[in-house]
Amino acid sequence: MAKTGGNRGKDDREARPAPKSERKVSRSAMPLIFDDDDLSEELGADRKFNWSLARGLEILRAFSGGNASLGNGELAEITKLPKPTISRLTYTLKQLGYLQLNARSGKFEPTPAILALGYPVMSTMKIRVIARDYLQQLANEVGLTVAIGGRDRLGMIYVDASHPSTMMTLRLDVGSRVDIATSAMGRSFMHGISAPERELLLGVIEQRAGEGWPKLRDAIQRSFDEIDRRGFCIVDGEYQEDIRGVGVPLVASDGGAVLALNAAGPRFAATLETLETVVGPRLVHLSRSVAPMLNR
Amino acid sequence: MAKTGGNRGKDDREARPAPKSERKVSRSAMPLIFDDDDLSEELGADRKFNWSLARGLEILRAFSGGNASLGNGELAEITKLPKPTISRLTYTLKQLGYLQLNARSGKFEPTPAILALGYPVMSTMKIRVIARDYLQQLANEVGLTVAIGGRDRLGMIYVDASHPSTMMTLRLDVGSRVDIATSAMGRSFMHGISAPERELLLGVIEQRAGEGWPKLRDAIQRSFDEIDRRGFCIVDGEYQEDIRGVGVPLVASDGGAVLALNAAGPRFAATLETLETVVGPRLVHLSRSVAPMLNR
DNA sequence: CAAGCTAGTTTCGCCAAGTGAAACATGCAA
DNA sequence: TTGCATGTTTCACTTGGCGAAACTAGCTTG
Repeated sequence: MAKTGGNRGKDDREARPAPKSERKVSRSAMPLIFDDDDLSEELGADRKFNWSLARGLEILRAFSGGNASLGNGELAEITKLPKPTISRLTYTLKQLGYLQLNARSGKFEPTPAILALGYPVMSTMKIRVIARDYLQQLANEVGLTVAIGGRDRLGMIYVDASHPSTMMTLRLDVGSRVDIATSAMGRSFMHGISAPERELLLGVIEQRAGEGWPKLRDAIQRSFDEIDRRGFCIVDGEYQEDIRGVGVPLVASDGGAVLALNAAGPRFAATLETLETVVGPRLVHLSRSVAPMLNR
Repeated sequence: MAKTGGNRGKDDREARPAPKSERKVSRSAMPLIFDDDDLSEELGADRKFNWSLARGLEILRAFSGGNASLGNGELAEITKLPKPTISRLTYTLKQLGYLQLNARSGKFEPTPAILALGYPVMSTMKIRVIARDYLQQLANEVGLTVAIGGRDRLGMIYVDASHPSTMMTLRLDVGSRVDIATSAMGRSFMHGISAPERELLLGVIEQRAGEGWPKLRDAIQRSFDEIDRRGFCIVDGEYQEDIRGVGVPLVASDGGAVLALNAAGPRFAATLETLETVVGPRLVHLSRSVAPMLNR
């Protein structure tokens, strides 16, 4: 969140930012993609866009940064919003039951009520019911976490995940987020969407990557090629040192939703060869068999 | 959502509601409890409360009503907000990626992005890591869904759930919501909280119950008694015809969070006797062994 | 094909809701 | 006491959000 509200201080009345003349054309076709901490810019002054709502949700998102609890100050820091604003929004969220104030620490924590918001997503995804058993079975057989994910900004969110009974650590569960550019799941997703959408996304990723873009671009391209060739891609240690995984696009045959499957785990859990000869093909098969059932 | 915005139409300038003189004292101690479709009243005109945010979130909640997708009109109906307002808020949520417009039906659907909001809740609940295996084991042994839940308004939200390998139907998963007053889990939760909080809650439940209150009150009281006597309560067919379950309070020993455990399923899945002699005691034991680990 | 109907969006005038700088509390530590 | 860090309240300001009404776009119907 950049967007400094509306410069409503009384003193800086003439220090107001130049009439912001021509605004960038906003691409309205697709849900916004923005790098994680600047909403703004794209929506300059959109008469229809409700900033209060956006800011409030941004506060909830702030807790995804790894901090279990955050005070108003920290939230102000993270979201770049002025303290009074934060204060009022957290108050609102508390009243609504989405945050609770930890008396001990004086900080806010997200509550289970938030999970209720996600329930409709979970429950209406037929894919979860359809594929659940396959996922679990595959997870057990190959000893990796097998998951289905959909896009959220520049990340992939697990909408379902099955862990092998052996794996105790690294449990990325429903709601987990992995980077779209450096994970097998993310790249598989990008392979599955339409070319224009893909270009848009890659554009934003390029911006974010800066320096590292040429290298990243090539790696992504290689993954795309792999998928073209054999249906799946393998990413080893790019998303995270010591993690490797296989990804496969999951595209509804009617062109509706695009999702992605993956199987991933710590390096010791699977050799690259296993991924190539066993896990990859099995995932491709799984994707093929559930895709037709995705149509709403 | 009642609260008609601010009567800002130009025509009814004198039809404005009397200066709303004395407002009910707002009990700020506890997150709001309100019956599902009237936020307002409690917060009359609270300078700190941000209505835009509340309304936007109410829109997301609307999808919990069982409809996988909703148009602006339906949303207006459900939330009792004027159409233009809905239009703008859905637009905002779409831009933020929380809703997507289904081109075919012209209606909105919640997206996986919403799940990302809930992730911090899931990931920071140590209880989930601690208890997961016990839950799964118990679920398998007794052939029922075993879950942990926390309160959301007048419902209990599953923050973790394990299904027996045999059960294919009735999968209430993470994020599921069951009524606080008529479920074993809900009553166990109420038993676990402090007396003043409980009274507050019961007050709201009473209002909602209307006619049926005396009967409901007695049933709740019986459940409380059961818990006093043997640590768990059994509810058979009150929450839903053909569903029976056992509940147990789960209270952090440092008096922090209050949660509840349950084991439930269709009637044919368990006799009342099994619930009493096997499932109940096991749940109580589970609760006792994990409670000390709840402290943050 | 006009007329009606339904669903959603845009316009427009209005003003109170929301805002942020600054001042004020509060709590803790030196 | 003073200083620092955190969070809240005040206050003046105005723009962001509001809703009635008009409008547009798609359907269906007589």
